[in-house]
Amino acid sequence: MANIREVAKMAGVSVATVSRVLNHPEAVSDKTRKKVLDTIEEMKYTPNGIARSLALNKTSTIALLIPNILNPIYSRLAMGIEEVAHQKGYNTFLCNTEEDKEKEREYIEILLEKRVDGFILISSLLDKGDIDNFRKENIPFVIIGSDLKDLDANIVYTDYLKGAYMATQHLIEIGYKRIAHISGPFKKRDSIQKIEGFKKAMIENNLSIFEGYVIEGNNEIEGGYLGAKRLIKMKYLPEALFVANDLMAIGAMDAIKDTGLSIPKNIAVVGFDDIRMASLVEPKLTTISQPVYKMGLIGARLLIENIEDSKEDDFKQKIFLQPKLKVRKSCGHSHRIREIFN
Amino acid sequence: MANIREVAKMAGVSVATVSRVLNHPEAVSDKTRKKVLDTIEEMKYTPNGIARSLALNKTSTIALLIPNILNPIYSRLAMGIEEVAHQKGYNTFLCNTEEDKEKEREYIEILLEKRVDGFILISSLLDKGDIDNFRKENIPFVIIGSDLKDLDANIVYTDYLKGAYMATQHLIEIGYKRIAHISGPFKKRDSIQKIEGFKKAMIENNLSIFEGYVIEGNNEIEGGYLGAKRLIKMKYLPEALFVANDLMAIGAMDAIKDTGLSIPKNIAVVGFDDIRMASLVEPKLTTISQPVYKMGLIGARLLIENIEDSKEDDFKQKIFLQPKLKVRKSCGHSHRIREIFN
DNA sequence: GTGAAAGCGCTAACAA
DNA sequence: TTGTTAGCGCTTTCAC
Repeated sequence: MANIREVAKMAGVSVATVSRVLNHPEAVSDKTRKKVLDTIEEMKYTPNGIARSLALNKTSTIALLIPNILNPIYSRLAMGIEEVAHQKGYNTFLCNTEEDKEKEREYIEILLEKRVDGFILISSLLDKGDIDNFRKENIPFVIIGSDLKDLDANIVYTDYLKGAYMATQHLIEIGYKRIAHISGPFKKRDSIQKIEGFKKAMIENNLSIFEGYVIEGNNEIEGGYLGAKRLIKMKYLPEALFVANDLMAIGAMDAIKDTGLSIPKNIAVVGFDDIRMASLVEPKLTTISQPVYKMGLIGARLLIENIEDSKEDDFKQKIFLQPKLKVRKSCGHSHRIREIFN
Repeated sequence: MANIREVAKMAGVSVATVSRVLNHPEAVSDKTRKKVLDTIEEMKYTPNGIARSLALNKTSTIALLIPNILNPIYSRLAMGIEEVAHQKGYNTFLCNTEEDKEKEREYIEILLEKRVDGFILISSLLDKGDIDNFRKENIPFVIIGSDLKDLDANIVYTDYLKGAYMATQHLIEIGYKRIAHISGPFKKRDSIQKIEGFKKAMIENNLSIFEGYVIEGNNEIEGGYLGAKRLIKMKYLPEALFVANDLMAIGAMDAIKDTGLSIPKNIAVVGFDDIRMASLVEPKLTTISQPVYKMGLIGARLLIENIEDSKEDDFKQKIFLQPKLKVRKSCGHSHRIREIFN
């Protein structure tokens, strides 16, 4: 593979000139430029980006740390981020952290060595200590989907507490009282916030949460399935389920149907995320929608801005997006309303 | 950020020794090693991987070119690949090509500049010409999911033709005659092969394919929806649909239900891929299953083998995996069988 | 407008 | 076992 020296020699110019043709073409005479461009073409010269990165101290690479690329919400986020990055001239490292704090730390170590220009942490498990740790490296980063209070960093997130509150409140308004919650892993901050939102709504309405009615799941379909199975076996069958994400909600629905129960007649279900599948299962899933794709775009733009004008750094942004309730069939809304008014 | 020279100075050794401690620790005396390790720790030294890559001519980075990360089949593939890569010490660039040949070419250009150690092309649109083009660069690569005949390359793929044939044959055996096909984009090789498999089964059974019964979709849910809507409006309503992937099949099911028709009673549906959702929609989707995750693992291992012992290169492997039929409810199998035997 | 040369931070060959 | 030093391939400053 030819290098810049060989190109220079062949074109009868200096390496500096070849470099200029590539990076500041306006600083080269038309004639020379043409000659160089021709030899580049002829020799099929591909500039070595690694050498370039070393000289410039810039890799044009960002990294994306994501808990589980299989969850549509995360893959959508990844899509938005990669799209912006590509468009702005960056490549994106995909790092699947599997909801594992240790793996997340390990990845960051590696990425620091690879000198990525910045990274995006999605629904990260890291704590303030970790983050202060690599903040010293002075590398730009953006946090998406985990609300780290009192952290001076760029953060894009949804109000999970409020979303959970809205979901629960909606179930209560329809008339359900015995409501259970299938949560994501308790170690995750968004799980905690959803639990809080759930409890807040219950308490405000003077409803009690039954023993064992907050169940930990793994954020995947199977977790929802298992959680629902456990709830169904309990002494008191819940009337309604608020599930922390749609994937688990769909799993829970599967479990309910498997048991021969019907949704929402026997058990109503509300999810969170509004993934595409939510409106394709039967009954269609009522859920809390958050603007995931947009969060990806915003996060990526924020990161790249931070990378490119690190002069006026230190103005961190917290972008806070509001969730929305999407009423569909699985919560039995129309069913109950009818019951009430007839 | 400290560099190796500063560490060496601080530790009172040469840069070579520091480098050795990092790369060949056994070649350094215990005492020196400890001293160096300590100063590294103390100075919070993070070796510069870019400089390392330049010196070694190896980046420990691979790239993954994928048509659409939103399709669960591709994200599962991505997961398998990233997992193997990470485990073997490689990072993975995510490149979403959006089923766009030009974008694919552009990405490859960039990746060549970034000197990735190899790449994996998933369901690529590139033709032999393109591939011969970068084959000259002598960079290892693996093709997954597109059967490029007569191409001397590492390829992992499923027998799409056979899968499609099996799906169609199954519908025919149950008793359907007026069968339509919703295809992926015609520009894709797997689409072509599925169409061929579909036609083969029809012809072998002396069944004719009605005018307009092979419809082009976009491989996404919406494509299936639109395709089914078009078919439903036709003069003759198809009795059964073979849909080129599960995402579109689910979209098609949605369209059928929207129209007030029932599955499989009015129209039976068979998909392809066996994504997790296939068994969660109502009725559960009969489909052709392919070992996607496994393909990812195999592909990644193959690539990394190729990168690491480029000595004994030139023995390209073609790994050919067999699809399986998964009979569920959407094709009306049991329904028809009952009909026949009662 | 162009060229010479220093430097980016590392590895490994060679010498001691 | 350790140090010296020549690259790796590029960009950019400085001089002309």
